[in-house]
Amino acid sequence: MKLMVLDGNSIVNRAFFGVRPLNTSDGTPTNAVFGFINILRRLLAEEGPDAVCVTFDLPEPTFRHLKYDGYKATRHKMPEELAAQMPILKDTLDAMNIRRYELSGWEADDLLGTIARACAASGWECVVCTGDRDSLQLVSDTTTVDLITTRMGQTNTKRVTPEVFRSEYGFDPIHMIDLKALMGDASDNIPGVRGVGEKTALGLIQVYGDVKKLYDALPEIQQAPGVPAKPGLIAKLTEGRALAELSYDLAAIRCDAPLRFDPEENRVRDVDNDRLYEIFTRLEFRKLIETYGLTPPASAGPPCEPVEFSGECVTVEVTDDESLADFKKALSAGVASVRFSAGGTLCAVYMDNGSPDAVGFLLGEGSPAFRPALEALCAPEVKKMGHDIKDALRMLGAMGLPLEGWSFDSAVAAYLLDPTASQYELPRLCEKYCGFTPAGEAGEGEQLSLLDDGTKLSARLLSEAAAVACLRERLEPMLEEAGLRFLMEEVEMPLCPVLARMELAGFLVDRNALAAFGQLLGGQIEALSAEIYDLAGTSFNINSPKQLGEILFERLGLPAGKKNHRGYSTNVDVLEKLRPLHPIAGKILEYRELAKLKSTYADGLQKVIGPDGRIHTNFQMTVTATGRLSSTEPNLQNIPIRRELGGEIRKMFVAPAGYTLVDADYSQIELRILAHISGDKRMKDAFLNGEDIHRSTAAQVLGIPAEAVTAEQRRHAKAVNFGIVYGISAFSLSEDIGLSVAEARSYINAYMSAYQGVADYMEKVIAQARETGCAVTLYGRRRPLPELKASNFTVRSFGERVARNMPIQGAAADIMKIAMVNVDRALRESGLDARLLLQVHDELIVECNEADAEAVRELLKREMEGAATLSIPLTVEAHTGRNWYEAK
DNA sequence: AAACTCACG
DNA sequence: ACGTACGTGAGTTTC
Repeated sequence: MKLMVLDGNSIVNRAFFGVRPLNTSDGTPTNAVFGFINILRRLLAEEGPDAVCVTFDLPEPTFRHLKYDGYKATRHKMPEELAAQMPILKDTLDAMNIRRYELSGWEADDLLGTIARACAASGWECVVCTGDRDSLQLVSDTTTVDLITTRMGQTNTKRVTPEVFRSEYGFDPIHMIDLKALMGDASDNIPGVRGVGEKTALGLIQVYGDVKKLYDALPEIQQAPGVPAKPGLIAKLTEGRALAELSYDLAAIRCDAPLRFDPEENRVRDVDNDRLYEIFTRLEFRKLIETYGLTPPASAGPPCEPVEFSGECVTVEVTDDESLADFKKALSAGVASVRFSAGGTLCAVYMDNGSPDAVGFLLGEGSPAFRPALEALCAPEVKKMGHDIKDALRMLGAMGLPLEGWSFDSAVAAYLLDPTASQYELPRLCEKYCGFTPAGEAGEGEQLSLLDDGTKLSARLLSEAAAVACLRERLEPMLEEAGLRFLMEEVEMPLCPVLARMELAGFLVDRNALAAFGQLLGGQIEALSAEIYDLAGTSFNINSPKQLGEILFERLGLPAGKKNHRGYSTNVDVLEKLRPLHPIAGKILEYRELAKLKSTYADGLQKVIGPDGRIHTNFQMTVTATGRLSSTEPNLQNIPIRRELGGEIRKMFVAPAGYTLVDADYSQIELRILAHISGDKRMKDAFLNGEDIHRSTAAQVLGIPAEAVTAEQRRHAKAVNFGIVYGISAFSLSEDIGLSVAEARSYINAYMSAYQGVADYMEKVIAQARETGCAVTLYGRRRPLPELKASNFTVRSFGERVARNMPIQGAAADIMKIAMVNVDRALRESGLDARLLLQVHDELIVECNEADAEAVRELLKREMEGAATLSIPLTVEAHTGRNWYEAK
């Protein structure tokens, strides 16, 4: 039988500092509770115990260790946001039927020890889960410790058994106490012996076994200085004897707390559905409700009142001339909320503006009135709204219907209000902003395609359409309030049809060339594999970092660089360093390059070529935190270019016969934006004079003439310019350009004094974000930054880097979106045989008739450069070519 | 499902 | 002293 006991305070601390800030809509912090539950779930899954419980410290002052009153005096107070979550966590554990143990005057540690001993006495195995290494002293034949570590939000556990402990420390777990007695522990105010740190203490315990034996042996050591005998050590030990003995008592976990403990009383039980459902609902842990399969309490009604729109509004099925006429009449009277079923075979239109009674219309593909009804709906003068309308527009566009007249999208609106939310599903938004759940959410196995099985489906679509109208009423004032009206009305909404057309157009690819390239790569990969096996002396899976690590660092004995928590890192940086040491490194790098090209691009792209021979990507408008687009299925925003072989892939993105591609990209748009918003005179001058910005930076920072800048100096300056935009640190810069951290630091300092305006701006922008809680672009796009208020250094630093970067990356995204809307409009008005195909953040690709190439090139340059008027010019380079590689 | 690696701006 | 650059998506292996 196995009992698992959690060190509640230690784990909740890990959870609090390890999980990014989370809040319910009313502002209650919840990250610690969320993190705790996830760690608990993981531990339960990993250990599969028969019983489980949790210990806590009580907030009252502790009475033990009065003999040393400095004890815990300096331990930091619990942050307020964490303290607020403690009662919630305890309620949650109660609702999960997990017992809590807390005892006035006793530390959680001591309770753990007491429980572990009680288990041993009852013949139970005990697993202690904690983030605190102190508890390792409890490890024994019957007790193991699962040590929890959190790194950058990732939680990991390490199982410590007596064997593991001995191999790591070189002595038995119980001597952890002796170790701490010598080295002390600042966080627990255990003094230890002055002048003895971790290294010395480890050595002493390994040699002498424990504190007592060490002091017994001290006279002899004095005679014949033994193993770890640094000058002065003996004196330090002699002086520190009293403190060492006191520290020993402080470090020892007590196992005799007055606690009646019977493992049987802690058997794992089912959770209390009703209580846990109520708590998780309050905390807005929807995912967890699902994970635990919780259902609303049977007695009470559901928390939000569902609205049965099929019952509350008149529903008209548009099936004949008469109902069609009613539909058309209604369309002219107000704004239509439109919702399509997944296949586009059923469309619900809800109208409530301007008429006393709401009306719902249902258009089904089966009816002859379907097409005329859609045509009426799509007339540009009919005002429409929806949710995620770009996808609907793509469908309508495919049917040859016009895409104008859409003035609101609830997903886009919610994204503008908070681009860091994880999802924008309509029912969730409706709950969040309108306080009710639309009726009839799709259940398991629900048929979504046909009108006749459809009362449920149509009722759902209609209530969702109504939800959109409701959301519009709530969200538009919020957009106005937040200064997002311009972006909503002039940028995002007009962009929807542009993206729909781009997705619909697709990019022509040379399927045969792609297949041939894949074959070629396949042959080379096989040859390389053979060479690698030969060099390794065995065959193995080269794609497995685990196996590869074993080969490189154990079998071949190469020096392991960085580690990741699963073992050795085998990424490019590591392999590059091994290159001069062993020929296998270069071969593996080459293998990786080819394998990536083949699987992701050569093979991957072939799979998504449409029947028309073209690849239709999906642009996501509500994904990135900065306002950029993203591209999926496939991602056409990461097609190779940086390496020679990768460029081959771009040659297979082509124009059809008689057509050509025009590729236009902004040069240095992010640095230009930085120059503009910081107002830095020198940086602006560089752009106004049309200088090479990286060369100019090197000259400014090094104080030399631009002509004297060497290639390497320019390369360094370029890395620094990138770093500035990302929120630089000396460490990362040194990694990037292979300088020492000190050199990198002085480079950054020199940069900041050369560009004083940039330095000032960076400070100001963080202060402002801290005050308002958001980073903001020139156009008002915002990103909430609760991280800036975090007490955790890493989290807060991250927030500061984002505060520097988001206004730059976000403004570039804003400008590009404006340009796209303008380019699309200009192309259509010009009557040229040309269409936008792709956007890659600072680059647009247009396919056009060969005859129009020059006109399109000029149009792109004009519209993109004119998309924003900054205090310095935006410049665009545009080229033409038969394929993407040539045109770039 | 999460981790690792690597493609792009 | 902390841990180390911003933003993405996809394929493969491992748990």
